[in-house]
Amino acid sequence: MEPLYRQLQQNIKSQILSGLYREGDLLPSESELQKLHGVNRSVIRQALNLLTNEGYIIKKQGKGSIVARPPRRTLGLLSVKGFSQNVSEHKLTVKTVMIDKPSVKSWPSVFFYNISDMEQRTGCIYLKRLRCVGEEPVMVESTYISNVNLPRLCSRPFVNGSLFETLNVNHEVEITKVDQDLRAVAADEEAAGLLRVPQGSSLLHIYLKFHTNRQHLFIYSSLLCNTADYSIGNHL
Amino acid sequence: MEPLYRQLQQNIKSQILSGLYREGDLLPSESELQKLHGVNRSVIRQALNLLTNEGYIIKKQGKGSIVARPPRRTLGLLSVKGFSQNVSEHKLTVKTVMIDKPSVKSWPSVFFYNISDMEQRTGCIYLKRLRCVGEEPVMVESTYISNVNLPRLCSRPFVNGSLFETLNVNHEVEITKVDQDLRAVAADEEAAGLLRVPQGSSLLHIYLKFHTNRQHLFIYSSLLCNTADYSIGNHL
DNA sequence: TAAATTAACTTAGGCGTACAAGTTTTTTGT
DNA sequence: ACAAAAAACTTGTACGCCTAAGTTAATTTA
Repeated sequence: MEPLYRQLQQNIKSQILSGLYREGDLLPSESELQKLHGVNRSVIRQALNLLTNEGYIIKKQGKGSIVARPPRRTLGLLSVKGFSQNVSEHKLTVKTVMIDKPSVKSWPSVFFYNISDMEQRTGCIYLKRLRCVGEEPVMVESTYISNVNLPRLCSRPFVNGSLFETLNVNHEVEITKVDQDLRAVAADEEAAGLLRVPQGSSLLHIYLKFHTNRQHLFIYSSLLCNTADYSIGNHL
Repeated sequence: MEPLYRQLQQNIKSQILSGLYREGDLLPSESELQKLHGVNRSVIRQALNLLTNEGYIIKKQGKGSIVARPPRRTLGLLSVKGFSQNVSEHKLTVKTVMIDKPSVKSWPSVFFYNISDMEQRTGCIYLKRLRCVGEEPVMVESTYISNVNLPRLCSRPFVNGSLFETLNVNHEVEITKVDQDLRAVAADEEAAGLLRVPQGSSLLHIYLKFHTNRQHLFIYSSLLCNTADYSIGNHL
């Protein structure tokens, strides 16, 4: 049995989503809700706090609880295309060096995205690549793929050298959405060696989570980019 | 004077950030904290709830409050929405300091995107802002807007403090597409001063070009981001 | 000595009261 | 009719108490 405050939260949320309360409307006051539902005001306040956290209402001291427009999703940054396709479109001579070939591994104990229980159980396929433009290394890419029904992904070479093309052609996997997370970091010893930059250089660090048409299949990538000569973008 | 529960929240957060409590440690129990601070347990619980929401602790019924590694908060992407709206959706306490108010200027002689002849002739509206989460500066944003039929943009305050909302509401300008360009750079003296980081720190540098429903109206932004505490992403 | 049980600890949920602080409505005075 | 003051409303903060539910430690029993 759900706690009262959660039942109340769902109840009010349903009323908002059904249009009973519209954006700009005031909800009944806390004391009105208390009388209405026959519960203590602390239960009311806890429910309203959750609705505030979710963005459904805005509480204003002295005024009331105002119905807000629920938060919307934002557009993605980098395109869903992988490195190979992006860079080839830019007419650059690109080379990929496989540092760690695809192999089945367990997930790292500390991972940059949350992993579901299902994914924990299946383990992942891991590979690590160094991307170069000409002879200049520009990116280290570590990729983890939920190991869900992907036979021979480890043993066969990639179609046109592209992981995404291989997933698409051989496994009917399609990317539906990508989560992105960007930061700037200082190059540690390993990254500095791979990218041939001084330790401590500024690198662009991108975490990606690709959602696919398969419910439990996600692709995670961590990209460390030397952007001195080649930045990362979505345009030509 | 800050409420007691917020003082307590900051107090415990400082203890975590300073290393007094490390990841995996148990905080003192709620009743211990109550005795320690001489306040009511509901104040304790409210403070701990905030720390839970921020990701600093994990509360476990019957066990205690476990110190977690604070997740890197994302500031919302580089969506077509601007910083104000993105961050407000994520319920972070955001503050914008106008370093250079909007004013008509000529384009810089060296610009990070190609400028059309038409734009060259009209000049641009330039403004520069420092974005803070709480009191922590996280981003310096320089914005250049093609000066095409935007009366009073320089003289009136922004609607809800948001440039994009102002353009939309007052000038019927809509964003149709965004070009993005990312790189990691070392903080120069000016950026280091504004963002309160050591010179040479790694900063995320993002160039944006927003296309609009007006043929000759583009909005260009250069963002310098300190991503130590708040990365840039498109998810919460 | 090990397992089971009990006690003591923890957080979770719910109840209640009181006053502070902000906003709106009503009343009063001119 | 309008402005000022007071009243009544709202949410915010803090206090207090109780039982439920989960975890750990201590005690008892076999």
